[in-house]
Amino acid sequence: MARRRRSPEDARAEILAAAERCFHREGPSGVTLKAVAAEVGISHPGVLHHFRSANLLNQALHQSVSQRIRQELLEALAGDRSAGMMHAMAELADPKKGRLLAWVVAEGHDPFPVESEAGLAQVAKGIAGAEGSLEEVQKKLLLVVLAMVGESVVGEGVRARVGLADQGPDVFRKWLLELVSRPSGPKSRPQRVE
Amino acid sequence: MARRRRSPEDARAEILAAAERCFHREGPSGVTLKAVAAEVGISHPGVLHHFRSANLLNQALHQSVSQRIRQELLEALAGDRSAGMMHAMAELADPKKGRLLAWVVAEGHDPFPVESEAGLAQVAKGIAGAEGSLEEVQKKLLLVVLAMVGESVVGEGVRARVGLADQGPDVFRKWLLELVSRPSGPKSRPQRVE
DNA sequence: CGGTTTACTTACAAAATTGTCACTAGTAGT
DNA sequence: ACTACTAGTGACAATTTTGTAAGTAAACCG
Repeated sequence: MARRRRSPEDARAEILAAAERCFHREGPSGVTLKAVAAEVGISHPGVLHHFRSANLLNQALHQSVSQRIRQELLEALAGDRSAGMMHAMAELADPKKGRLLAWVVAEGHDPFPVESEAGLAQVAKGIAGAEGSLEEVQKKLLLVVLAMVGESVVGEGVRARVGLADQGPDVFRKWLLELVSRPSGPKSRPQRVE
Repeated sequence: MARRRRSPEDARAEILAAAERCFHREGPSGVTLKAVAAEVGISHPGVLHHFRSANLLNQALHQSVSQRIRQELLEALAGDRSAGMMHAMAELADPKKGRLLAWVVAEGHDPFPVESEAGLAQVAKGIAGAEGSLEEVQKKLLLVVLAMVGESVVGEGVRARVGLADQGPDVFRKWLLELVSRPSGPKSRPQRVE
């Protein structure tokens, strides 16, 4: 009664979006066929019609989420590296994203699979063209990305526990940015660590 | 028939360990009363006898896992800061730990809750006593921890995607260690970023 | 308009998960 | 050895989740 008929693509997109809302509201166990269907406004076999099983829906969702996060990462990194970077980092360190990422990983899926875009490597090459050696830039890029992923997942807690609860996340990010944007340096003084 | 009787403490510990094994084998959805009970070698009401509900078992497990990870983090950080640090970082960046951490976070629990030990702050103070300013040390500590958490969660993928697939994780870690163990520096040259 | 396609529905069924209850059997203490 | 206590069992019940089958209706096309 009074049903709306979507194109398969629209339907899939709407369902995935609904599933994500379910996750944000109720956590992993809140993403059930019934709940997702209700969120879309259809019946649960309707969902099964577009994703053949609950499992495949999950996989599709994880893929979709991973892909979007990777894309946002790239867009953020592509922007101006001094002014826009702070904003980019802030976006990357978003706890909401962190929880989604955590879910994907917990579920055993890889958010950065081998088939994914070569964008990150491109960004590194782009930066390396202007400044320091490629490897140095790659490491710095890796560091920033890992730090922001870490922040998105356990950021607030660790910052507070380390004794930096009073200052917001921006202070740390600015410091990090300054740290990695200093000319390399280590190459001049080999200094063994191990 | 032929049942073993454990002390409540032992039983709880065994059950938690079994639940963790279930998680590593089958992921989040593999941690059910039935599966965990089978792993321990008891019946599922036996599990319910020690943890009043499936939900409380989960909470206890998340707490236990979080606490253990925090403790390992502290022990690793407490060790010698030049020789032991590499090993410490390697242990922290363990993907197995990352997946557990991811699970805790995905489930909506905080691995670094306010009630947790003040150990990290202590470590920072300890290091600061020997070297640079406290805030500088706190930031460096935060950076290393976040980076290692990031590595444990998405490390391999991102490293490969950034173009550093050929070199193992140790190279990056050594580089990072060298980076943060350099005398502060930024304080001398203010250099604004924003 | 009439017909084909297929998004979507209702009704039903199988299976898994959680939880309860009465009972059994280790083990410690006297 | 007897008793008290409680870890652990088996049998059941309630609910949830996933999945299927047959039918309904929305849209595109002649």
